Amino acid sequence: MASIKDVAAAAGVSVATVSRVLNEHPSVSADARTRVLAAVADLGYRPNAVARSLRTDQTHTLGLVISDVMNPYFTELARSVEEEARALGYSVIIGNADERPDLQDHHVRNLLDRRIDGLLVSPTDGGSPLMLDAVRAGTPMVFVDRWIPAVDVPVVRADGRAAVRDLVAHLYGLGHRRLAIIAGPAATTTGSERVEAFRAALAEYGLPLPDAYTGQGDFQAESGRRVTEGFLDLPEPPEVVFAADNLMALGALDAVRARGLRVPDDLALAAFDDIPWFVHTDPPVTAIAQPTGELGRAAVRALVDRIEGRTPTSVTLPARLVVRRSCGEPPTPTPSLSPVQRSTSVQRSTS
Amino acid sequence: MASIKDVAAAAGVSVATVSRVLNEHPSVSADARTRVLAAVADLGYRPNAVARSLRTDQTHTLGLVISDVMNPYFTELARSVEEEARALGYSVIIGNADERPDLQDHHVRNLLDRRIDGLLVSPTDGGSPLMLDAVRAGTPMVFVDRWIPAVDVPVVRADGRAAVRDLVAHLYGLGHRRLAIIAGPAATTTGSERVEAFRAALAEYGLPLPDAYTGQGDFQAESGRRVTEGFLDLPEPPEVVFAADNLMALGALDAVRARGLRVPDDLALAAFDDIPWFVHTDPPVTAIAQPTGELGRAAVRALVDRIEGRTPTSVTLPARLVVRRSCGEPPTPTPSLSPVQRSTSVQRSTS
DNA sequence: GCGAATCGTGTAATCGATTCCACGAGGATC
DNA sequence: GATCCTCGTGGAATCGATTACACGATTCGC
Repeated sequence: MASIKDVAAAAGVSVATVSRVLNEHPSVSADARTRVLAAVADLGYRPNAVARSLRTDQTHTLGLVISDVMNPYFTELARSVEEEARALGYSVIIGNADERPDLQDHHVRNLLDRRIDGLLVSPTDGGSPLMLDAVRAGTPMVFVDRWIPAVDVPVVRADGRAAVRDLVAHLYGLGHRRLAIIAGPAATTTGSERVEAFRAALAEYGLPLPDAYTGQGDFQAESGRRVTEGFLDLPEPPEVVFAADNLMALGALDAVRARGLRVPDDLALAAFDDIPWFVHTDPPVTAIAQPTGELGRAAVRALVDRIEGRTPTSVTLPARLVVRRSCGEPPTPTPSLSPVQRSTSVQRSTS
Repeated sequence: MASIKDVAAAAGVSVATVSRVLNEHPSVSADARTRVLAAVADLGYRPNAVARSLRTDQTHTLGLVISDVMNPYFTELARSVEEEARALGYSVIIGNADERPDLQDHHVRNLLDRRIDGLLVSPTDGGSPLMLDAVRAGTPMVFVDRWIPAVDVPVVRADGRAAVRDLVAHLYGLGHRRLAIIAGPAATTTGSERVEAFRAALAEYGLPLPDAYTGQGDFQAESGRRVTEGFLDLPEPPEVVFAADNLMALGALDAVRARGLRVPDDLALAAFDDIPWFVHTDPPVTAIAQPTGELGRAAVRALVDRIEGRTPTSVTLPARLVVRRSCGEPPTPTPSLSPVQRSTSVQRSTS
């Protein structure tokens, strides 16, 4: 593979001049420039990004460590992150932690070794020494979706509290009183926050959230199945299950179906995180939708701000409830009362 | 960030010795080794992968350029690729082409500039000059899922012909005679192959595949919707639609639902690529399942074989039909005739 | 017409590693 | 006791870029 020396030789100039042409440095004669450009085209020369990075100490690369690529929510997040990064002239290397702290550390270490310019993390746990060291060492970092409390790093996330309140109102309105939740790992902010928001919303209606109705999941489908089976085995099973992410909702659907039961007749279901498939499940699933694309883009902008010396800011965007049929038949909307008039944060799905 | 010089200074040895310790070169005294290791731990030193790559001319990184990350099939592929690569000591940088040749080229160029050790590609088109040049220049490359004919690169893929034949047999058995297909882009091998396999299987039953029943899609949901609407507008619409990938099947489902029609009563549906959500759609979708994880792992092994000087081999694995309810009620299986006895390649879904 | 400013260019240092080569100390061989 | 290995080590070249600095050639001002 041709190097800058070959180009210099072919153009009859020094490597410095070639470098200047490539970096659009002003002081190069038109003559030299055309000769260099010709040589570049001729040899099919492409600058070695590795050498360039070593010299300039920047890789124009962002690391993205997410909890689980197979989760459609994170897939979409990753996609929007890559798009925005590309628009700003950066590449992205994705590390999939699979909800495992050790894997998360593996990827963080790997990315740090590669001298990425900045790190976007959706932490799987409360923060390993490695990650805390990286922050302390001044690695540009931004948390997205989940974060680690007491660490001074900008956070880009959605606030689901209002939407959870809307959800509980919706459930209460349908007559449900025994509501259960499949929570995520308590070590994650999204894991504990969603339970808290749910509990607080229930309290507004004077409803309790007994321990028996708080199942411990891990954001993976299998745990949703397991917890739901536990609920169904209870002497008095809940009437509704609220899954704290879409994969656990899938697991719950599996569990209900495996017993030959029906959603929502035997057990109603709602989920955090909306995905295209929820429109087509049987029944369509009522879910809380995050502005995923916006989150990814805002996170990249915050990180690049930090990298390029500007001051990054945390961003919190609202999530919103999307009502479908998995919690019971919604009242048919009357023409005189459009969804918009009912509530600004509740959207009735058109499906 | 500490460099090898700092470690050398702290340990009172030369950088050469530090490097030897780090690379487990035998000729280092026990004394020097312990001093170096102590200095490394002390400074929290981590070798700079950029500098190492420049010197050794290897990055221990694989590039993976796929057509569409948002497609669950490719997400799973990417995940298995990363897992196997990690097991073999490589990292993976994913480039999402979004079914766009220009984006594909962008990523290939970017990965080449970064001097990745090898490239795994699922080509979006028939092969850009850039890609052909890369092959000619000797870049280790392996095609996965899709490939480019007449290019001498190992291919790892699934052969769906037998499964498509099983599907047509299944459809014919249910009484369907007017079968249509939503094809992928003709420029992709999977786009044209699946149509051909379908046409050939139909021919075995004396059924035609009229042009009006061959819709041109692009592997994205929107095209599935559009094509399906076209089918439904026909004077004599088909009885079944076979979508060449899961996203177009989702689009088809959308289109049917938007008209207030039912699957399979008004229009039956089958898809290439099985995904977990198909179990829970309304109705569950009959699909052809690829051994996705195996494909990803085999592709990585082939590529690493090539990189490390061994001879890589192409791999073709069989796909299999998974019958669900989207094509009509399947005959209830009789105890005396288990799925295994019926056909080795047809699996009756347990859902 | 002479000193100063400007412009284009090349030389060489540098980034952080790996690795070839040379060298000195010590042990084995005769 | 001289010679030859072996072993551990350091010096220095190298990978492919960027960039500070120096230098010669023009051009400008007065």
